[in-house]
Formats: sequence, structure tokens, C-alpha cells
Amino acid sequence: MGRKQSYTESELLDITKRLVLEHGYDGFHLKLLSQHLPGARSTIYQYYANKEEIVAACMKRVITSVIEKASAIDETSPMQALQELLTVYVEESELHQLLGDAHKINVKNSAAASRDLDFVKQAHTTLKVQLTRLFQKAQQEKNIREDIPLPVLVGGFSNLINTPNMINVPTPQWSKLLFQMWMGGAQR
Amino acid sequence: MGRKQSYTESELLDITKRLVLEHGYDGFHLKLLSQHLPGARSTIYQYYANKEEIVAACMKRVITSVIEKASAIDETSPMQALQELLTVYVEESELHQLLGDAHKINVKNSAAASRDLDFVKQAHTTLKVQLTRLFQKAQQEKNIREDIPLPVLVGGFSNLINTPNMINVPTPQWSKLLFQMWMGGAQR
Amino acid sequence: MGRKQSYTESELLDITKRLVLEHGYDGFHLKLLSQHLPGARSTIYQYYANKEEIVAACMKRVITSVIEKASAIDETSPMQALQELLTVYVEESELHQLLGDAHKINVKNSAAASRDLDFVKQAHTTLKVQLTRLFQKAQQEKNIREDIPLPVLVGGFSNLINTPNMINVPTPQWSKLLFQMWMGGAQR
Amino acid sequence: MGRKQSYTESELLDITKRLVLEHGYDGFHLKLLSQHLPGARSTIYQYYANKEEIVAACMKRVITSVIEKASAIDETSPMQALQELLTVYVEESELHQLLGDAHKINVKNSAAASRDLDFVKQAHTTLKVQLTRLFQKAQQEKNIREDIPLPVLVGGFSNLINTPNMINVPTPQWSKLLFQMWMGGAQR
DNA sequence: TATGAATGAGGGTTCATTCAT
DNA sequence: CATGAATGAACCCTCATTCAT
Repeated sequence: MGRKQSYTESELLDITKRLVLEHGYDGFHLKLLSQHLPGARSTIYQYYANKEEIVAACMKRVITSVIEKASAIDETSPMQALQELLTVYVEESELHQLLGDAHKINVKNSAAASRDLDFVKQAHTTLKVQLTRLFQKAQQEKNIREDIPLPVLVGGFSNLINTPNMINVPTPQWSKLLFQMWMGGAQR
Repeated sequence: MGRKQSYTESELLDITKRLVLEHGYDGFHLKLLSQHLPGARSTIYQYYANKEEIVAACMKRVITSVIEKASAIDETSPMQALQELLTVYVEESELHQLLGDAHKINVKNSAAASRDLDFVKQAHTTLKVQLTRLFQKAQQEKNIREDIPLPVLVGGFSNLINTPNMINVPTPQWSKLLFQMWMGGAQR
Repeated sequence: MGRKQSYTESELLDITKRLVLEHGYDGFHLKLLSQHLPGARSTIYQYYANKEEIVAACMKRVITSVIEKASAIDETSPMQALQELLTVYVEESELHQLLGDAHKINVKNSAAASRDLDFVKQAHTTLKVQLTRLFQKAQQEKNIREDIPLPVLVGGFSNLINTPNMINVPTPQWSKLLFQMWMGGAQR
Repeated sequence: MGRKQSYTESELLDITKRLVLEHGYDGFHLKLLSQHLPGARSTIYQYYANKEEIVAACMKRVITSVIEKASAIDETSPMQALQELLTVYVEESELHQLLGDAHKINVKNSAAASRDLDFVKQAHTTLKVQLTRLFQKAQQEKNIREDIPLPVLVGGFSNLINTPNMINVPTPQWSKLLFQMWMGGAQR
């Protein structure tokens, strides 16, 4: 009946996420991964067929969690929703960075990786659609200035999550600060 | 005497910059570099002693150019200066991304790389000092709101350069749009 | 668990010894080594981390064996002991040549190589101390002429091992012949 | 009428000799050589067609000089002649070490190197013949003990030159000391 | 002739992946 | 299943030698 697995798939992906963020896709080695897990390097192949699949699965898992949180948001009030959405994004701010390496994954080697990356792309689109929807609603409700093109405002909003939290405020307050700044501007 | 070089050091660094941005430090190989230059891989060693030195020299050159442009700015009016500085940063928006990999360069192999990276660090500090100076002046002149901590505003400003220019506006106008958004906020 | 190694560490070091003696340190390549072992070049890295470590380990092993044999000698009668010591040296006459390349090993790359070479140096000293001890005792017992400086006699003794055995006498007899010649001189 | 040569062939061979002794044949690079000569590395090819020829020419020159000195010795008294011969050998004691690497020279690349090495081999034989002749004469004159096989005595004599001169005596006296030790033996 | 640039072969090392136990 | 050994492809880098100026 076989030996007990010494770690779960989920643990494997957790470590993968951390290491890919730390070292980038090309700096992420299976040797490195195995050093952060019990057991031998080759054991990893019991879980995934190759490096590509590991990272793809990791990306899929991360974006799935974001999608779940984002789709749970009540969109009745668009501005309120945007604030909540920003909090979700800030909480998972690595998402952006992580997915930035998606294009490096060589998909020819593995159907599974290919499928996972397709899912990621799909999910990405879903998020963009939600964002656009919220912005359009906000605009209809006259909450948003019109002298700046909408895509610029959307881009600015999305880009907020990359702002480094230099003052180490807890995430929810950090998200509020960012939203406040984005909304009201820097000028007195 | 001797043969004519088949490409200049500057060309080499141009390509290096592009490739490091495209592939990251770990994805940047001398093989890749040589594929984008005429001649054999080993010819590269006529210019630099190793991979580390190439990338370090590249980073140095890029930040040097930014420093030059930034220090030419007239700081009399801080808000005006910030707008101009943003333009410089947007023009060289890869700087940030490029330098992000600086810590990956193994400096033990090469004194030259070490020197160049020290220079880069120094220059980085110089830029931060300029930015802080401008913000303080702006604050003194009551141009900047005070209910948001200054570091957040600074962070938000710096982070503007990462906003993707989705609408493909020419750089100067893009910079103006960003500045306008950052100053006035998104709210109507 | 895992596969069976296709050769032992000891076999690897045996071949290394032979090849370093044959080709010198600079002429000793891992490709050469792998050609004298089953399997691929990269397999060697299962045993040692780099070329330096291989040769250092080899030297350590050889001198360890000499130290063991030399320290087992009964030193009651110094002349008898010297004869036995010579036999040990002649048996391991490659030692000298092998260690001659020790200074070429770049120790910066590898702590293990550094440690092994320190051990070798230490052992070398131990051997010299023993030799000096025996000569002093022999001198006290008036077995050694005094019109020639002791270091010259010691040097001459040590150098005996390099005498090529042209007549292909078995080692113990060869050692006896050399000792006899060194003691009695060539003159009738 | 061309440019003035910046160094002579003889200087080139002098440096070569020193460097080959210092680094061994495989540790001897043309880059190293050119660093010890004025001018560019490629200039060396104005003197010799390749690395092999350089080293072969160097060996030839060294052994030629030994042959000259050795053949000038008056062989009337064999013991006297042996003492003088030893002095010559000690003076040129690097000869042995230098020629030890002769077999490493790949002769296929160069007819000139091949010719020079043949000459070296020939000269080597000439020296051995002289040595044998002197020993035979010494034996006939009853100067040499007969209980030890002649080749052993010859080998011992030849090997004297490798004795390290630890006490830093000037060469002629060193030679005398060695001869004395070899003749009379170590025993009181 | 002297030079510095260009080159390709070859050696060191790492790493994803496969294989035998 | 889990493991550790084996492998080959891919990189970095050096060096003898050739080539164009």
C-alpha cells in the first residue's frame, strides 16, 4: 500500500511560489526546491512530471484563489467594490510578479502545463473584465473624472499594488491608504 | 593596428540591456547574447571578462544616463521638477526592472563588476536623495496633502513609472497624464 | 535504496593517482579521468565537487598510507629504522612527485580541498620530523660520518627514492641495494 | 626592411625555459609567455610556428649546451672526469626536469618540433654513453666497488643532481659535497 | 613585420530528468 | 513509492591559432 507521502502537493506549491518569487523562473531549480522539502530531488517527480508543470500548477493555484476572493465581492457600490478588490489584490500582490514569468514556461513539453497556463490566461481575463465592469459602473455613477482616459485610470489602479509598503502598515490599512491616494490625488 | 572590431562596446551593452530585460538575469546567457551579435560567443570576452562584468557595466551605463538627465533638472519649482523627473523616469522606465536583478550578480568573480555595482548603488542613493529633497520642498510650499504619510506619496509617485502605457501615447504626454492622475486623483 | 554506484571512491582515486603522475596536474582532465572510468564525465561530480577536491583527496589518501607505514616502524635501532623507512618510501616513491603539484591546486574554490591540503602539509612535516629524529639518533650512536653536513646526508637519503630501478629488482631488494650504496659509498 | 625585433629568439627561449620549469609543460601557455615578453601574443608566431616548436627548441638548446660542456671534459682520469661531469650536471640540473616533459609534446603538428626532439633524444644517448664509458674505465682502474651492480651505481650517480641544495652552498662546492657523499657513503 | 581581433575546440560545472534498486 | 546514482545537454570560460589591418 505504499509509503506515506512526506509532504502534500499543496506544501510543494507553497514552497514553489516562495522560491519563484525569490529567484524568478530561471533562478528556480528543482535542486533548490528539494532543499526546501524533505526527501530526494527525484521524489518531486512523483507529484509533477517536470519543472514546467510545477510552476504552471503553482500559478494556477494562486490565481484561482484570487478569482475566488474577487468574485465574492459585492459589486452593488462600484467604489466600495473597487476598494475591496484592491485589498484582495494587495493581499495577493505577488500574483502580478509571479505571472510575469508565465511566458518563460516552455509549454511544448507538457500538456498539463499548457492546460494550466490556459486556465491562468482565462482567469486573468475574467479579472480584467470585472475591473472594467466596475469602472464603467463607477463612471456611470459619475464617481470618476472624465478628463483622463479610462484605461489610464484602470492602469493606475492596477499598478497601485506594486507600491512598496515602506511604512509597514497592515495590509487592510495599506490598501485603504493606497485607495485614498489614488482617489484624491497627491495635491493638497 | 590589428583588426577592426566587429561591434562596439556600446552596441554590446545595448543588446545586453534588451536581453536582460526580456529574460531576466538568470535567463540571460552569453550564447543568447552572441546570437544577437555578429561573430562567435568567445569574441565577447574581448570586451568583458565574464558575464557578471557585462551585466554590471550595462547597469552602470543605464543609471549613469538617468543620473545625468535627472541632475540637469531645474529644481526651482518642486512640482514642475517632479513632473520633469517623472518624464525622465518614464523614458528610462526599464531602469527599475533592470536594477532589480542586481543582487543576483555574483561579485566574487570580478572586481570590475563589484566596482560597477557599487557605483550603481551610489547613484541609486543620489536619485532617492533628489526625490526626497523635491518632496520636502513641495511640502513646504504646501503643494502636497498632509493627511497621507509622505513615504506613501513618494512610493506612489515612484511606482507611477510601472504603469503600462496601454493607450500608446508618446512618452512626454504619457508622463503628463500620469502626473495629472497622481496629482488630482481619480475621483471626479 | 537508489542505484548501485558503478565504481567506488577508492577506484576513482586510484585512477586519479595514476593519471596525475602520468600527466601532471595541468594535464589531468576530468574528461581523461572519465575515460578511464565507466560512465559519463558528470557522474564524477557525485563523488567530488570539483577537480581540486579530487586531486587533494588523492594526495591526502596517498600520504596517509605512507604515514601509517612509517609510524609503524620500530625506531630502536636508527640505522635499521632508516633502512625500513627507505623501503616504505621506495614502495610509495610516487609520493614525492605527486605532492610536487600540490601548490598548483587552487584552493579558493573548495573548502574541502583546502582542508585536505592542510592535512597533507601537516603529514609532510610529521615525516620530516621522524627522519630528523632518526638521523640525530644515528649520529649520537656514531653511525654517521661527521665531515659532511647532516642536511646533505638527509637530502641524499631522501633523494635515493628517485633513483630509477633500471635493473628491475623487486622493491625490498632494491631498497636494500640503495641503502647499501648510500651507506658504503661507490668507492671500492 | 621592416620593424626592429623587440626581442631575440634566445630571449624567448630563456623565458620559455624558466616558465616550463615553473609551470610544467601543460601549465605553460603562450599567453603566459607573452606576458613575460614585450609585444603581443601573436608576435610569437613570427619566431615559431606553434607551442610545440617553442618548447622543443628550448629543450634542444639546453641539452646542446650540456653536451658542449660535457664533451669538453678531459677523460684521462675517470674519477676526476666524473666529478667534473657531476658539476656540469648540477649546473644544469633543470635539464632533467625539463626533458621530463618531452613526451608530452605532440609531434604530429610540427616537423620542426619532431626534428628537435629527435636531436634531444640523440644527445641524451650521447650523454649516457659518455657516462657508461667513464664508469667502465673507473671499474677497470678498480676505483669502484663491485658488489653493487654497475647500473645501480650509475643510477645513483645520475640521481645525485636532484638532491635539493638545502644549505645553499655555491654550485662547485655543492657538486664536490655530493660527489664525496656518493663516493664515501654516509657511514662513519 | 607587428598587432589586436576573431575563432573554434576543449575543459569545468550545473541541472532536469531517467533509471535501477 | 522513494531514493540516490547516472546521464547528456547546456553554460561559462580559456587558449592556441588565424586573420585583417
